[in-house]
Amino acid sequence: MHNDNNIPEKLLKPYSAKDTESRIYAEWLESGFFNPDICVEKGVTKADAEPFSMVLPPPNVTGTLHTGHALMLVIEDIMTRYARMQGKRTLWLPGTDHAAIATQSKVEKILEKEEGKRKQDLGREEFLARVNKFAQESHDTIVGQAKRMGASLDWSREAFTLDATRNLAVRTAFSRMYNDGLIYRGHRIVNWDPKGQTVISDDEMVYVEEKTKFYYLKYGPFTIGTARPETKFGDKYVVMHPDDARYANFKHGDKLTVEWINGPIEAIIIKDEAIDMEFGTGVMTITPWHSVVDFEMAERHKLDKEQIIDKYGKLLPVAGEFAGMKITDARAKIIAKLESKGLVEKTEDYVHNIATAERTGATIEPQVMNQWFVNVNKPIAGRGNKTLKELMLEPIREKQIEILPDRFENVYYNWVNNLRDWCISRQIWYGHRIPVWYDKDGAIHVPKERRILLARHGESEANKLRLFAGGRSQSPLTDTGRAQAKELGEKLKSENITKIISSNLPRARETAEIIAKELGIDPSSIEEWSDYREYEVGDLENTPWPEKGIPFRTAIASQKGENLAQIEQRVVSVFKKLESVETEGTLLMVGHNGFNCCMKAHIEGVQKERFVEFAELCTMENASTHEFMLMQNPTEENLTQDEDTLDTWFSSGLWTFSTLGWPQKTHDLKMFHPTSVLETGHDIIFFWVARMILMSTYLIGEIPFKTVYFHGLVRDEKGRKMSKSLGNIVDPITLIDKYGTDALRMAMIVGVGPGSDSNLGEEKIKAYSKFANKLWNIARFVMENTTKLDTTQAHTLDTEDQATIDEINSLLKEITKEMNEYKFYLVAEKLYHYTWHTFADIVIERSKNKIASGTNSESAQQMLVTALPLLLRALHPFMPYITEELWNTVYNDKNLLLVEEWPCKI
RNA sequence: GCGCGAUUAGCUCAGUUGGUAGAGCAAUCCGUUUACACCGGAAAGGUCGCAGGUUCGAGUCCUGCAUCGCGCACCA
Repeated sequence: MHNDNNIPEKLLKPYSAKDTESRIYAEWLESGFFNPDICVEKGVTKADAEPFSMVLPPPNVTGTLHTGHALMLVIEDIMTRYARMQGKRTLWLPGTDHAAIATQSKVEKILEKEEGKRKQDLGREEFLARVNKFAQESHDTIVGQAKRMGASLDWSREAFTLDATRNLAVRTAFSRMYNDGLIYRGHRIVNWDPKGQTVISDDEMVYVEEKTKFYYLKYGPFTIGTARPETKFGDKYVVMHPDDARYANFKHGDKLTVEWINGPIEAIIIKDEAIDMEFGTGVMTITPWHSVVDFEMAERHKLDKEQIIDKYGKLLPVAGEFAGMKITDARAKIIAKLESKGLVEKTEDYVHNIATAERTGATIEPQVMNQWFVNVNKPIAGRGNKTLKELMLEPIREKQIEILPDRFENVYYNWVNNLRDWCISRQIWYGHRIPVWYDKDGAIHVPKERRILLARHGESEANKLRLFAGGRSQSPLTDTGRAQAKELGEKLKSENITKIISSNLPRARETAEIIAKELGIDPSSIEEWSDYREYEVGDLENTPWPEKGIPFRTAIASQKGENLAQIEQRVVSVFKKLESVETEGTLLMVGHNGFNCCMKAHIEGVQKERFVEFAELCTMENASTHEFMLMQNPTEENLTQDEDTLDTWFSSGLWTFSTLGWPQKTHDLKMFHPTSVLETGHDIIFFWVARMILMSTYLIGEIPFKTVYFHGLVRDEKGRKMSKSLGNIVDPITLIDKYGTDALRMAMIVGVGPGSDSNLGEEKIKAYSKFANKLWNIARFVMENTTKLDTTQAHTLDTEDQATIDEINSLLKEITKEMNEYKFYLVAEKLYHYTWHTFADIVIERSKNKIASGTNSESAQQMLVTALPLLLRALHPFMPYITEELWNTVYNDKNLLLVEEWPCKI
């Protein structure tokens, strides 16, 4: 009996998120509107619209998404949908992070648990295959979860920190930094993780409080204090402050013999201002191999350094009778021996912080090792003699990058100012192998950048007659074509071309020869590559071009020649071959329009499914060129590559531009970099944010993003950190199953400002699932009560209804301003409150009387049909599923709400 | 040790440039059953951590203190 007004059946039932969400997400994907190019192609975004771009902080492929990820996806999706509705050319770019150490140790644990094996039992190759399989599974889970959150990510541009494109970026970055002297290899003190058997960076350590003993030991005429007697075997330098009156008799460089753990030793007096006169006795001996501070002192005074502890935490032969013992076992025995020799003066209880590895929990043992470092203090000629440190500080100080909330600026400055050289080599298998090769003399070889020009042949007979000329056509050049080739040759004289490769088809070959003659290159040196020929068109060969559209599209659609997969395979093999071509200067490749476009698409990272659209946009004229580059690994004989891999943050640091195709000069890079916003957790400000600023300012002279928005930690409903041991971890997908994505999104965003932690309880989510239903019923009420309204004519609003519309418009103005200030938490709350407690409780109630009585009935109805779409549009970024579903139900002839206009322009 | 943040109703938190304290949940009372019981209405509930200061006026600005939390550094 409800349904006498043609109200859709589904609207009569309560809102069911479950039945709606997957269907709506599929519709969004189908539309292609997550991809900004398709938005332009289909005319929902203007080609000259202002770009908005953001990269997704790539989740680690170590498992599944947690509530922190969910919050990140919610905030970023709100930003993205808002930008898209404002008509911006909007790109939100997805990806995942290989998270080298984290992922490898996870797989190691599984291997240990399930098969009782260590990675060495499998070998590098087999082990990496296991890691890749694990990473792939994690990736699939993560992508599935992100989709359920409603994330409007452009999946066609998805990236991985360890894929081929990103590897090119890593090798390019490494080589440029190496050639600028910013990356060096050296024996320096590093943080060694004895359990993980790898070096880690300063930021991958956590300090843990430890209760231990502090020993006062007799060392000749001195008493020295130490908490680590097991490092003291080789200690022959005794250090004091130059101003310490107590030790004024001793001069720097004095030598004296003292009785020590394993007999007498010649000690040397060193005076250094790093000594704290107040601490202990004001005298210490130093162990440069196993202490950062001691190492620095030893460097200042050019002292000897000796290793005492090996990679596994065992004592070396220098320890005499203690050699081979684990340091943890040795300590008590060493003290016992010192006591028996009467060298222990006293022992105190002592509390201090010890450095542990974040991933493995092992106590860090500083070691001097030959590792790779990024020098943060070296002036860079190409960057105005600024150091990397200065490059990192400048954009923040000069407000080119805005940080929200701004209190994190100080945290950032503090960290950069204390920054030491960044150790980037890791002794693990999973990751980007360090792109360095050693010859038998130990000399270092790094990849070289090779510049390549793609050219298209001059006009051919077939071109002139507008006929298909594919991979078998022998169609020769026309006179015009020869003239074009000659002209191109002239133009290329300034390009330092030293080698030419040509397709094996006559029109390309002839073009190449004409160019060679112009450039003074021996035509017989031209290499012919048959797999660089034009794509095959089957029996379309020599038939006329289609009336409309491009020949490539028709050829692929005809399925008579090569398919996209075959073409892509050929593109990949050409690139593979290019990697071993040797020449000093620029390499010229003379080929064909269609295949060159596919080469360009490959360079730009376009998926083969979109090669055709890409080719349409990027058609090459006869005798035109396109530049790109590739990195060539060294080809000398008998080279061995460095065994180590790079710190995962090295590749993450390139993320804003490696995802856009850098080092190629891609269309995406020009359009979308610097990115508009970086939204991430404040816990990775140093790991990631700082390193992106470093890499971007150094490598491309551009900031990576204009605004940084930090979100806080998601805690449980009682404000406790979620942890396995507390058993209070909630899975966002479980919550979605129960309450719907929109409810979860609202619960996560309302009241959660930048930088502050938030509590997520089920009650809150439940409340917003009720709100979803309320919105559902509002739409139903509006539909049911306005079906008789003649929408072909405008109805005048009475004062009251006009006031309602004015009120909504002023609310929209207010929230638009707040959206632009990133105050999403306020906007969500205001929309919620207005919709429920003003619009539903007051406005709709009032309209009931008017509609029932017939007095000003049309005004009330007009007001309702005006107000509803305004609210749906404004709520869309926050509750995308239900608003889209209602939009489609009520306005089924229109665009998806996804690409509708934001209801307020200011 | 240095720095940062928090402290507002029973709970969780808003409070934008200083102008009579606000929401959700919980608890209380009443109502309604054709937009919605995943509902409506009403009332209740706070010396805004403490102490000073600036101001006509301070939750908001300044100083100090307390408690909780976080980050950085670390001395053998």
